Amino acid sequence: MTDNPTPPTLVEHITASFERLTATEKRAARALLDNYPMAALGTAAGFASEAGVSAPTVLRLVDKLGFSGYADFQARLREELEARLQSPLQRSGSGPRESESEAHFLHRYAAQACENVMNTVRRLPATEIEAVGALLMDERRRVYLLGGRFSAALAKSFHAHLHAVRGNVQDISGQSAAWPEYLLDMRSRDVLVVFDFRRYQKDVIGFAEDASGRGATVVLFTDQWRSPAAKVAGHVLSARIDTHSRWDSAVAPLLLVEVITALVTDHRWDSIQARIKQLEGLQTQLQRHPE
Amino acid sequence: MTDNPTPPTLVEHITASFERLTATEKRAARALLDNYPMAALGTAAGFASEAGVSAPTVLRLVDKLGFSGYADFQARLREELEARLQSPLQRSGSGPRESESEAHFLHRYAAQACENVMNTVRRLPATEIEAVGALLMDERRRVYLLGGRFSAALAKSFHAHLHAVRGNVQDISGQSAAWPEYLLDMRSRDVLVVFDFRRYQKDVIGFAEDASGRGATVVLFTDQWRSPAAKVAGHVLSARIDTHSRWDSAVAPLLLVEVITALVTDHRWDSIQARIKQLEGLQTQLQRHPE
DNA sequence: CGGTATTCGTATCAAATATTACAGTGATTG
DNA sequence: CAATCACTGTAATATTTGATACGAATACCG
Repeated sequence: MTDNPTPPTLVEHITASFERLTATEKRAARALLDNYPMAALGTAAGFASEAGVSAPTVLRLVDKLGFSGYADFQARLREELEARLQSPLQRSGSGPRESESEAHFLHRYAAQACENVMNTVRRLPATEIEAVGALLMDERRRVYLLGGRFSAALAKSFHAHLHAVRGNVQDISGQSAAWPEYLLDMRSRDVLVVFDFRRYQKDVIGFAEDASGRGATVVLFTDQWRSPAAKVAGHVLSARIDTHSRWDSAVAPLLLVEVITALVTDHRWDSIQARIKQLEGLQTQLQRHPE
Repeated sequence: MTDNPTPPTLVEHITASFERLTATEKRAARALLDNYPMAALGTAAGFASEAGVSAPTVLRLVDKLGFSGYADFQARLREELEARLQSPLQRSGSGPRESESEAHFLHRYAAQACENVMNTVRRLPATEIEAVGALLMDERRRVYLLGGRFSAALAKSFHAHLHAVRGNVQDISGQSAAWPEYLLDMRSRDVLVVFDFRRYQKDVIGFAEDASGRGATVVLFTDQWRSPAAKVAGHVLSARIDTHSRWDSAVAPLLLVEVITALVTDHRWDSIQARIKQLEGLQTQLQRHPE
């Protein structure tokens, strides 16, 4: 064993050695990381079956990690667990030496995303979220969803969930040829949810303007710099999209979508429950896997 | 075993039964309470010697507590430990005396999402992300994206970005009728990216298995409980999806998608730049609004 | 003071578990 | 296309561990 001055945690050690592992060993390692450290506190065979591998694979894994046996491995596991339980909850898992610039891209990205989320919700009036939620709960209003080239995925996610809890929801992203028809059908009670982020798409903005002109209520998801469509929007939900990458992040926008979905779902859950049960019944092929 | 409406914790159970114990049994019980639950996570003999009693005493203790054996006792112990490990990562960071229950749903949801993100990236070997990135950079490999009912939005987002930086990317979500054809075309260099989350979809899993059988490399995005498709996946990226809502959160999974997108994009940026410029040129009619 | 009952540890046994050997399988390379 | 190599599960083995019977020790009661 190497005697580092600051011994790495087991999680770090595993992730560091990860590439040296074989495919099946990785599966076992991942199972452990996924529910650490519980997965390995029982017997090796139990751990193995839970990970979907054989016991010897688990044994080979702990051997590769440098332990002299499964017992040794578990001892180390419990040792760390004890330390973690005693100090209430500080840096659970990762060390303090994690210098900002040294951290892997993955971690920097994640930190940035969390900042985006926090900055987004902090600046967002709760009443705005609730107002949009209330709007979408109203089944008398037809709901149209529209996203741009990249934000169409957000519209799609929103549509999948909204459609599960209420009717009269349509995702019209992309089908710009059919837009005029939708426009014709639009009544003043209806709601158009628009996703428009940096590099704001002219056609999307134009459609929002037209819909607004016909009396529809426009709900706009955009970034902190605000799409021009904000001018005709009844509600604007702006989210942070900063990244260390060349693309913008949709994490914070997605969070807003999910929150509103949750609000709409949880409110009047009783009347929705039946619909979902029924819907799940129709999807018997989506069953959970037996064991 | 016991089906109490409000199951008492083990600690409560022990203190309640404390008086019924004999002197040395009490010594063992105290040892456990003193550093709970670590003391009993090892072998019964280890626990005994640590408590200064003999192994049979420990066995008699767990018997008196109503367990059917030491294994049963440990199972319960781990069960509680798991619950305890999952919760205590809350009030980390933000609001002063912002009471947990008082905070608006929006903020609670955001905090949970950030936890999900952090817990996801912490447990994810950086090499795994990079391996997937490397796979997708290889333009000789055709890439197929497949998501389920709700996760199709992730596939769509991934597709939009991947397709912007390379060719031979197809999103085949939903079009299950056409799957056999795609299967026929699949070569052993090809990559199938599967999104499969809780309520794992049988048809998606089946397709992943078939693709794997035909030699394709399967990359699986799933949750911490892992889709059965993990068995045939060459790479598994599991993300946390916990929420305070009735739906699962796709925030952490989206983050992983974005990180990989960033890696693929940033790597070999030069060769990609031309493609993007060209692509943007073709979309001049969709472009930025004057203002 | 003697007898009895409870308690506790030692020794033993049986069951569960880790470990190792081995062979089948698939992938890789020449 | 053959041959080799690496990988992984099955099965056999060795070891550990939980469980139990028994006897020594102590406290308690008559």
